[in-house]
Amino acid sequence: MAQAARAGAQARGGSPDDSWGGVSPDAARRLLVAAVEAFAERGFHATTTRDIAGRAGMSPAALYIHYRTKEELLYHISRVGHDRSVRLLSEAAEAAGPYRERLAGAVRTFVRWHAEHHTTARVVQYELSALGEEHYAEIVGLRRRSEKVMRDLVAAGAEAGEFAVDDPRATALAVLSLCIDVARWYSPGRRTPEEIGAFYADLALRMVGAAPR
Amino acid sequence: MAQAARAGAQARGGSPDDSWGGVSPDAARRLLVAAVEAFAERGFHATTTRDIAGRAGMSPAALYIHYRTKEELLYHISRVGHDRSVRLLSEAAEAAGPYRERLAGAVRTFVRWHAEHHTTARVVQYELSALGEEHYAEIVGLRRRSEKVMRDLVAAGAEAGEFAVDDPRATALAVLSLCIDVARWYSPGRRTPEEIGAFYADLALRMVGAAPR
DNA sequence: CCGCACGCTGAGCGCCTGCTCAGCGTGCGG
DNA sequence: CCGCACGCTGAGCAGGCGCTCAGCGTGCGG
Repeated sequence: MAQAARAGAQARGGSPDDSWGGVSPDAARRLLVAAVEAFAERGFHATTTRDIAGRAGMSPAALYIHYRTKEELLYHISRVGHDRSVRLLSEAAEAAGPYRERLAGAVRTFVRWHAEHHTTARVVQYELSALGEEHYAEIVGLRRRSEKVMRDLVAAGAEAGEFAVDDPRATALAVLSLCIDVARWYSPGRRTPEEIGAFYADLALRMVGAAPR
Repeated sequence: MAQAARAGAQARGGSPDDSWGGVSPDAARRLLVAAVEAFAERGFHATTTRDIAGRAGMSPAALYIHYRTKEELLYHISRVGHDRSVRLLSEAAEAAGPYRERLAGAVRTFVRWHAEHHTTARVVQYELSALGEEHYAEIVGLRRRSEKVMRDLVAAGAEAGEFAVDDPRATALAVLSLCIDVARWYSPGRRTPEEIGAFYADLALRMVGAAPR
């Protein structure tokens, strides 16, 4: 199959993703980082525990000292990733200032995170369905929270007369959808996460009818 | 795992997708439809040949009379799906009339297809990386064609003074990204594909700075 | 200097996967 | 009415999967 060549280039070209610095012990962190890379490249079901352990420089059995199952590894990644992205979105949305600035800030931050941590984000956004029943339900809950944050922001801006939208709920979903899809197509080079974030903030303002003219 | 319950509900609630009517013989078509449903629900790697054959009401061995491998089944789906969506997009983009109407028409048609055939679209858009090397390269080519269609349309509208965009290439990518992501979140109910298409056409016009005020 | 606790490995179990093949049934040309 | 051709099945193979476990090495408290 073709993944090896395609994904290998991307992995070595991409960043090692520094967002797992706090995880200890060292071996557990190395396994987590290896799993993020492997899941992002091949997907959860196409990744073997031998592959994860190999990338972390360990034997397959070592994985089970730190995590009970392969699915638990995915759950950890999803959990931490969602926590982080929801928190970034909420903090930006609840900042002081006019709604158009809050929306621009929220989109810029959210998009920048999806570009900078695109390997993690890809796992978080697209491997969700491989989670077990209970873990899936929990993660969907977090996901709904970020939808609510965006929905409330757009609705508040509309009520305040800053935004001109017919359907705040659908508009909010579309803005979020646009941001999330960054994780699917982004790869380093061409433009920086910061630039894409700024560009998307402008697009979001246009979508809610609040673009500076 | 949780897929069975989640996906089962969706499969039986959703449409059986009529876009494969032309495929014959009958058994080959049933297998194709079964594969689309299974891949959309669980993903390519989590789907077994026994599952596909079972859904089509046949024994596992029957699959290999009509298709050489499981991957070839995915290739057929991707090929036909991409052909169809690229053609829909091109025809709408190359219609007569002002660019703003062409863009609106293209987005409406493209989004409607992604919603109506969301099972097929999900496979087409998100299972791509499971293809073999050569098939992957071919499909990526089709994909680039749809990117070019949208890019040319946005650039032409900008040059004609109908659109106000800073970066036509990035704007076109964002519009396409927004449309494609419909396949990820759409499920029947709430709003019809037609309604979502019309709403997204309006969003696209706003994104290129050509919204009616 | 001993011995225990802990992180880790090599070997491997049981299961399930994609895929194969000899043979069976059915329907159609002669 | 025969016989061949073709679509399909039941049984099953080789290999790879997630996961386990007895035992090895190393470093630290006593």
